[in-house]
Amino acid sequence: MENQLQIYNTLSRKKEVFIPLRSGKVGLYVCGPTVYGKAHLGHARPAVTYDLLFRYLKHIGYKVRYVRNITDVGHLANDADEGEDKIAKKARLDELEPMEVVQIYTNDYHKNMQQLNVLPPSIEPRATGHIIEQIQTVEQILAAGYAYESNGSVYFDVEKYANDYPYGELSGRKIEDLQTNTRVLDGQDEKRSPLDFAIWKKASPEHIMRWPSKWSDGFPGWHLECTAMSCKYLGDTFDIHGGGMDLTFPHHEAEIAQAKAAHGKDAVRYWMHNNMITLNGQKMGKSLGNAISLEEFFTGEHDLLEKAYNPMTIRFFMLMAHYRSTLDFSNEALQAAEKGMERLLKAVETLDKLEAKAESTVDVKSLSGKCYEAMNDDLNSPIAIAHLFDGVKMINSIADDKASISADDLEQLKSLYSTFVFDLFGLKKAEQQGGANTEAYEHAIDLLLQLRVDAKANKDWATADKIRDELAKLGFEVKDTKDGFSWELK
RNA sequence: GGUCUCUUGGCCGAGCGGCUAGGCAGCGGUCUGCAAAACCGCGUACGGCGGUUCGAAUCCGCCAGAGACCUCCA
Repeated sequence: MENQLQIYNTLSRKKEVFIPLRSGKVGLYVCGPTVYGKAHLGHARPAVTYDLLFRYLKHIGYKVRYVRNITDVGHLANDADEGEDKIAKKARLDELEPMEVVQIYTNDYHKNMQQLNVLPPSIEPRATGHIIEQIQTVEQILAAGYAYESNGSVYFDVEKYANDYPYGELSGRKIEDLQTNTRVLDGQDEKRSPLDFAIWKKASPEHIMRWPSKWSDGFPGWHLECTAMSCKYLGDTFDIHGGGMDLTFPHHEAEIAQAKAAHGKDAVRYWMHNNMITLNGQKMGKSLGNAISLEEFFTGEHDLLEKAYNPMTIRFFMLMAHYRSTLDFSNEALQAAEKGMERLLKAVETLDKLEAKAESTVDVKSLSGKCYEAMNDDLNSPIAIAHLFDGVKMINSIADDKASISADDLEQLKSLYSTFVFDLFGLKKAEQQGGANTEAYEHAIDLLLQLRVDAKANKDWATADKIRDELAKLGFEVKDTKDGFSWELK
């Protein structure tokens, strides 16, 4: 019980102490991407958020099964009944086989996630790979009496469900309000109520993604996959379900209803929702046309970007804000994050070179405690980072002989930074090229700078400055240190 | 229209009734042949108006502005 993690549960709207269903084990499900386009900055938010959660849960000793799905069918492009499947639509536009579209963007997503150093989940199920499970779930819901068949499609009976169970708990919605506010869409005559949603949809003749079922040749409803797959891999009741805030209604509300209708009990114990990324104060979203793809961030090829940003900068940028706050994108903010991260990573390097003394004038234990306290408080990474920056001062002061550290404390400090910076926050140092060529050129630069040291010893400032300035022109940053020099290629 | 959330110093962002995070940028200093880096110090912000309280950025009310969801969305 050393680390008592508290998680904000959307269901109760407050922070709750996290106690898993089965001691020592955690079942975590997160809504993954719909693979019909390039991943954008918004996709990185939940990925990084729940990656942090995944890493932290493992760090504090849990065995975690992390399931994050790939949605490759079931989301309609437009209005519920008249629209067509997103994937199918994209396939027609590009004249590709639907699964080809899915594969392209799945590969893309994986690549981006790897660049962001997001760990792969334990299981990454695809909706199309679980049609049978989804059909079974439809059958269960029908058998329980919370769905009805209409013209080859099966609809969830929201009103009947709402009579027996609370509906709208998660999103704070009242069914009466929904009834008066629901927009009337075309072709809803198949439904008994506009609130009802399809759990199996009959495919129109031109619809290319279709599977046989007893009701019709069709495809599963938009919300069903998560219910079917989370329960398949994590059980009828599991610990944590995460996703973007925009999924709270109707997606997660529908999930709750489906699972309860099918199994008679609540599936999820803790609901977590990450907030949105905004651009000029407005949500960044594909449908809003203001999304910047991750690839564009990494290459800098977008009108709004002043430069290319390292994936680690994006990651750090996100960690510097709490996951439940909106995070506003700007070049200025991103560059501030970039510099801050560099300073942090540099301090970690400095830390490796520190020498222990007999006595400590710094309080490592307290620093460590504060970092864990922040993480336990609903994954407050910005607070933890703030404390790590306090530690940066500590490290630099020790390096400057303005403070000292004992061997024990030094070990602890190293372990703290290695744990937080690399294991939990998942940051990586800038890639070193390595190899024989690199080594040779590094020695050449060292040689030049050694000549500069000699020049300095002879007070030959002209030569010394020339070496430094010329190297600077080539992109090298040279710094003098107490006993020599250091350099890096910017 | 309904439901909900937010408004913090030049920028980004913590904060959840007293002890006034942190990063970036800026200013002054130390160090340095000069730089760079680092270190030290500085700037006292909480949309407006009221109220509760000994005390409010933090609680309540009103007003203003922004946003989210209600339709696919991370």
